[in-house]
Amino acid sequence: MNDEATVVELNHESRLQSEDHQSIRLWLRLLTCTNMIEQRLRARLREEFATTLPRFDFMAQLDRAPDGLTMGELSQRMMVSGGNVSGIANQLSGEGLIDRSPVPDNRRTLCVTLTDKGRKRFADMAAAHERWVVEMLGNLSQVEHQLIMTHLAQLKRGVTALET
Amino acid sequence: MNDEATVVELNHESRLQSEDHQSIRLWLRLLTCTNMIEQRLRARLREEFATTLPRFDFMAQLDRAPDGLTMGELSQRMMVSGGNVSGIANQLSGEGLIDRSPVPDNRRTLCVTLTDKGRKRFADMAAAHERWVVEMLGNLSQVEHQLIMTHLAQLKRGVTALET
DNA sequence: ACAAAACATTTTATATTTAAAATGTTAATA
DNA sequence: TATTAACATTTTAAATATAAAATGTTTTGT
Repeated sequence: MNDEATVVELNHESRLQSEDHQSIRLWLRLLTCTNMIEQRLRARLREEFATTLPRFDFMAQLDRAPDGLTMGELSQRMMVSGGNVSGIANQLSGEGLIDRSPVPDNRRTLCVTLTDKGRKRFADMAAAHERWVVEMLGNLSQVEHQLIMTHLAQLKRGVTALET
Repeated sequence: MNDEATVVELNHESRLQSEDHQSIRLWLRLLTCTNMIEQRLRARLREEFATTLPRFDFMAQLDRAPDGLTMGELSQRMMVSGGNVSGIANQLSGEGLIDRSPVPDNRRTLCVTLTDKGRKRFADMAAAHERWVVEMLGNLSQVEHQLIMTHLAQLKRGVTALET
């Protein structure tokens, strides 16, 4: 329902015009960038490894923590609810990619680790994943990378600083 | 399962260490920032307006397009699947917030518009939404805003430029 | 020691999301 | 004009997500 002359930006930012507030613009651009990258990664993971982004993320967190993580730690790091983590853990456990073992000190917690099979499986995916991300972001220079990192760090600080 | 000395960054970036590639770091920081903001907005919309982010986004796209949008246009702009848009449209239509009317030229397409009720409802939410975003991003200076916008624009170009 | 609070996780119910198949419509072309 | 391809949307099935309740464990305060 656009007339021909309209410049169509087919994403979130299309909602905006010049009078709108700068912060909203920034937020929508951030959202657009993230969504674009996320969708490409999701599609590739499905096509080439028949898996999903949440499952990849789950395994990535474990790969970075050789001593394992509790369910709660996984939930926090993945930024999703506890129930969500439980469900994904059930799947991966059923496929023999992770182990869940009790902790001596605290019978409330479970320690989740990658199995050998899981670690091998993840290694393949991680290499491809890194190639894809570099493909998407690699056109930025070292300096630009650093600048954006710094700016996003400050942005993050501002958001984190707010209560609740 | 972290020992005491470990610095715990409770988000996606915790997966990384210094040897990892810069592009991955940038991607994960982007993802973390977006998720943090998204979760806050989602919680606020639920608490104060008993609605969801996708529903807000749907209405926001329509508010910016007084002549209405087709389902496909909504899908593209919201960056979600067609089936998703159908579901949200059913809800909003059931609540009398949008209209779906056939288009004379093309019986395949539907033109979706906000009802008066929908437009009023959205106006309230949009004002609050803008306050929340400014609260989160407003600590950045004008100059920083502009810098990040520019950098993200270039990042976006790089991603868009890829085939598929 | 006991009650109450905090904690870690799972379960439940519901909503969202996606990809892919199905349906119906229009355009292209041979 | 048939036939095929492209298009717009909805439906379906499976996965993912959330909030809130339930369960069991540990800590705290009295």
